Amino acid sequence: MAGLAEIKQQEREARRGLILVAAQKLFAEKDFKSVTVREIARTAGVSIGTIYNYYENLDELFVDVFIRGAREIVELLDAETQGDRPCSLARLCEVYIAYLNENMTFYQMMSHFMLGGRLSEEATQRLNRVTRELLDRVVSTIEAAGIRSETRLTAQALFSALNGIMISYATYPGRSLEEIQRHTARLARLVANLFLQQAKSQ
Amino acid sequence: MAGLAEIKQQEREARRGLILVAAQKLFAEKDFKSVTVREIARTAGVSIGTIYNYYENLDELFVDVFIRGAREIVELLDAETQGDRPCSLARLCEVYIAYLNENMTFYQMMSHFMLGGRLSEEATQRLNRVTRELLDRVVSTIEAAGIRSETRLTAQALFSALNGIMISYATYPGRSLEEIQRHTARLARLVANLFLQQAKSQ
Amino acid sequence: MAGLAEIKQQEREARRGLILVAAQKLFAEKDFKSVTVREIARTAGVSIGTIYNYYENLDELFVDVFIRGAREIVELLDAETQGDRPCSLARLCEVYIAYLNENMTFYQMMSHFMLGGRLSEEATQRLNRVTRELLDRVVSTIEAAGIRSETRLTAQALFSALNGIMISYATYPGRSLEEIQRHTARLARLVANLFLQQAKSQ
Amino acid sequence: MAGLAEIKQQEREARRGLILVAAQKLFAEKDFKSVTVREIARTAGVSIGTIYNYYENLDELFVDVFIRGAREIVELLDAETQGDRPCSLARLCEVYIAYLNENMTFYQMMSHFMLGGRLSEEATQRLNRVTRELLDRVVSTIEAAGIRSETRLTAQALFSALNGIMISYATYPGRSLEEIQRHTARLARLVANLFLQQAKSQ
DNA sequence: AATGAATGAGTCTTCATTCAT
DNA sequence: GATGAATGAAGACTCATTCAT
Repeated sequence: MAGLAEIKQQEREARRGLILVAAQKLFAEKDFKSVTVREIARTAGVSIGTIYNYYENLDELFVDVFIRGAREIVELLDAETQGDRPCSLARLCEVYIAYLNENMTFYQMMSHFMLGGRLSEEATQRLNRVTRELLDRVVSTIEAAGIRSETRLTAQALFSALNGIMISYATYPGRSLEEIQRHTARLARLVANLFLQQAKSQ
Repeated sequence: MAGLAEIKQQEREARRGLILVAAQKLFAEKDFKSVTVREIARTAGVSIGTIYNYYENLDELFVDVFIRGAREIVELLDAETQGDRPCSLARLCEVYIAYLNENMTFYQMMSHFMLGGRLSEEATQRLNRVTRELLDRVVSTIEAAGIRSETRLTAQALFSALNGIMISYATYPGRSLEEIQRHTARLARLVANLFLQQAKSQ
Repeated sequence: MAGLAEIKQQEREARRGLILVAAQKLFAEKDFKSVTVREIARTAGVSIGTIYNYYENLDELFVDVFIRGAREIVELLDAETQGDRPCSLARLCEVYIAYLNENMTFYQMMSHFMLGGRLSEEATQRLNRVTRELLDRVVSTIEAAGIRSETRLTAQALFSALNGIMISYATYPGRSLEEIQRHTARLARLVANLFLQQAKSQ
Repeated sequence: MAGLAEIKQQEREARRGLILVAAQKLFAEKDFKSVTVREIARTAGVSIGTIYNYYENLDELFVDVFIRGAREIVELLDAETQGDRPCSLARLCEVYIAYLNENMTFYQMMSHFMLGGRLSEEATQRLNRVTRELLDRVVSTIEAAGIRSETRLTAQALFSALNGIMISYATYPGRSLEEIQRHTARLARLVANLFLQQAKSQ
């Protein structure tokens, strides 16, 4: 039987989720920098103050949005596994880049935090935890592809390379969204092949 | 004999350089986002208005700082060439990552523009020009390393991968600067080897 | 019993009024163009930000000041009515010109908006509404004076003529305030007679 | 034989005219407030400094543009005279309003000076002189129309009324330029008739 | 006399965060 | 716990005017 405290806790989680989803929705719609607290509050149907009841500051909320995105990617990758066989390395790259192309927020936030977003110790740890989770999938895929040595480092390199593709080419001026998607996908395939080559040579 | 116009032009270049250096200095010292026009003006020893005489807006100045950085990298790479043999692929990665580690501004600016800095057509073109120049060096190095097919795309992939390493790990929370430098360098070596492997297999 | 929402609304109105009065006071004291947000905020005893909580931008505040002025004129005119008989045409001109002479802001704002102050759709409509109200009084007076045809257009012509007197002679250089008041009043009487003549001839 | 001093003086006048025409051209093209010294200088093909050699400040230049406009109106009116008979009162109103509709600058400047443009004693006098010239034409027309008493004051009233029409209705929001022209012309006709009525009754 | 780069005070506006209710 | 109005520091940018060349 659930105690009162437990119910309260559930309510709290629910409301927190409301805010989170509203933020994610807004980030999906528009530029990262143009989303304001006021707007998030309005979209979530709560007051500004409430947001600060659940999040110490905006950056903490951003972390949650980021984490949620990372989870979605993890789930997308898990959905690709056949039994306990992870998806192919090529497929992983494809899925990851496709997600990033559809969720600009994701790497925009990476950039934001890199540009000096300050995080609480706790948020940093949650961030690390989910990143590790994501990286675990990359490691599995890499191993399944036949890479044996320095798998963690290699996974980090692959992860970096994919992020780098988006950072470097996702807002290439004068190119249509479709062209960008095609180009980033192409680069992702090239990168995937690079790592596969590595696997074969071992 | 230098005409008057020529002298004026030189003076103009000089003053523009003054502003540029001041901005670069400030960016090196502190966070990209916390640098203000007022501060740049004071550091350069000119008035705020003067900055706007030389640059339409701050982003145009940022582009110049960025370009200057890119030029420095190009020069560093050119200094590594032996006759007409470009430096090794490994060395290129090392030099590039080292420079980025010492000039956070550089990829902070990449991020800034990615997050929606608006540029004039002219600035965009200058930006593209220097990026192409940099990429040309990467292409040369890649070719010298023995890669034959899709060299431009491969160069882009390498360039992306190196940027991605910095974006993903340059501000890793809880790590010392030294640790970060070591780790990014290590990832860069791994990436370099990946591309070399590719070369051998052709 | 007043609900909480109602009280809140009243408070809001009150504060908005505070800002409005402060602005009006400043406009009365000094030149329209030299009034700043900072000053209005200080005079109203609120922060700058608060002003922007109540008004989207300064021009919207200006509209409110303008509207308040128009209302005052309407009230002055209504106070002149005897039962349901509007005041005489001559009296209307006299009252209007006298008010304008004491509230330079009023036609300075007309000019400001004419010189390109940008207004929201909503503000434009409020502006139109109060102008129509004012014009309605003019129409009534004109009709009471015996003018039968094209009363609305005639009212507009009278309204224009009175405004024109102020625009053309209210800041006539080298004349004392008193001289200006006498002269504009004289012109207003002449204009009034013109319209009365018109009435008689019908 | 023209002395050197005289030639110099002519050159000076010519250059001053160049600046004047450039300013007038710009004012005709765009909003009064958005014209800058830099732009005038560029359009006139002279330097900013040169403008200040010919005009103490911008407002003095504006006065000249204004005067030039007033002269054009005077010439238009004079062109309408038959022998020594001035044009009809109705025609005067029509011509004046038409000119104002095509030269927004003209009454925008009236407003500008009214909003506190500071003028030198000399500029004020030149301004008065040309205004008097313009008013003289109005007086003539009024007299020719049969008005005998207080002709100067009546002319001022007519002048004011026409200005007022433009001030009040020239930027009426939500109306096309054509509609505005039609409406102001209509009001001008009404005003003209008012004054004619007055003439007849004398 | 002509030049035009330098000046800088002063402008409006933004928006994350606080805190009294 | 929820609210949302108040806060105000901080930002980029403008542009008439000056003055050394």
